[in-house]
Amino acid sequence: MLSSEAFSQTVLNWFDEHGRHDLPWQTNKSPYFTWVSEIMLQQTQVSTVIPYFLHFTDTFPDVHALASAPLDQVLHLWTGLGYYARARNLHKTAQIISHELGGAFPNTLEEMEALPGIGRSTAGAILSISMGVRASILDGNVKRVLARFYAIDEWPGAPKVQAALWTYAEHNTPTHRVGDYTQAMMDLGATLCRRTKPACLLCPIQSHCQAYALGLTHVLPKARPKKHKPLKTTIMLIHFNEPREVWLEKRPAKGIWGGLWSLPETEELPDTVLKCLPVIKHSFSHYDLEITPALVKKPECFQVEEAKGLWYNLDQPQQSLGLAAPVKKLLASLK
DNA sequence: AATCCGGGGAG
DNA sequence: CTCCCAGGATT
Repeated sequence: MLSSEAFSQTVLNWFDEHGRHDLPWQTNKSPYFTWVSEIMLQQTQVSTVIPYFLHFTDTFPDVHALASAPLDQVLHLWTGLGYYARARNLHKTAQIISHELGGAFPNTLEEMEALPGIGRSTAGAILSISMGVRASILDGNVKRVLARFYAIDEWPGAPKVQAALWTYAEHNTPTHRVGDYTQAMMDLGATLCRRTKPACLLCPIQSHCQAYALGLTHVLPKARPKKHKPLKTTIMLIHFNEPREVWLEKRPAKGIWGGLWSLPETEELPDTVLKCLPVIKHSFSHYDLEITPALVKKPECFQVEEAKGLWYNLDQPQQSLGLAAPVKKLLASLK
């Protein structure tokens, strides 16, 4: 069994030689840049995040710029990234930091975790990477590395297992170079200890890896127990005005596509439908959605109230709006 | 078609 | 506590 010191030192040595050192958020490891990148990386792969991160930090170079921006603009820059609650919480937290904390991020785990959208792992990442505070992370990469290293034979998402993994994660976290160690563990999981086809022959801790010793690397970590996925249907109404603009409405702040702009929806086809466009299939982790886009002549099936919506110019959208992914695709296809 | 992912919020 | 929610990418 590797001591915690040997574990972290081995991983750090590997990181110096083979880790990623040129990611856009590594050029300026400020709490702000680190925070924005960690939130974006929560559900999303590095390669997807990079262009969003560059555009986002270019538009909002610091926490004050983000705090004073309209939420619609923040959601606009998030369009396509998914999990829009992340963008809403990012905006909320920016306002707390800008208005209540004098522009400075907190430097303890407790205070950091109290901010909207920042949980234990993200707090640990920001503290260790941008401030050198000894704190641990347990993201998907680290969970996979530890589940294999200790040959944990249960789904890592189960609360009991998760608690054990946190104990291992904290045990191995070093007292020096903690930011590099955080990055190193993420890199190890992302580049070598991949979900499929792990590159065990290149792994610095292979000789102490339980899963490798037992020939279980392809089985661990155990998959989440699967659930039945229902199919839901909806009809999205497309209504043009005279200059050929489309009527959009803002969705409620909570729930699916919260705060984003979308087409009015209905359960049944109204009489005023001119024609239906091909069905759009959209898949979520917990249900499948079939959208029937319907062109309507007159908006008898919904209210055109200026306060609730807006007319969207397909050729030159004048506003910065967040759009639900299938709506964005649909609008583009209407041009 | 199946799998993955951090955190918030409701029960 | 435990469950449920949420979107796109990858395989």
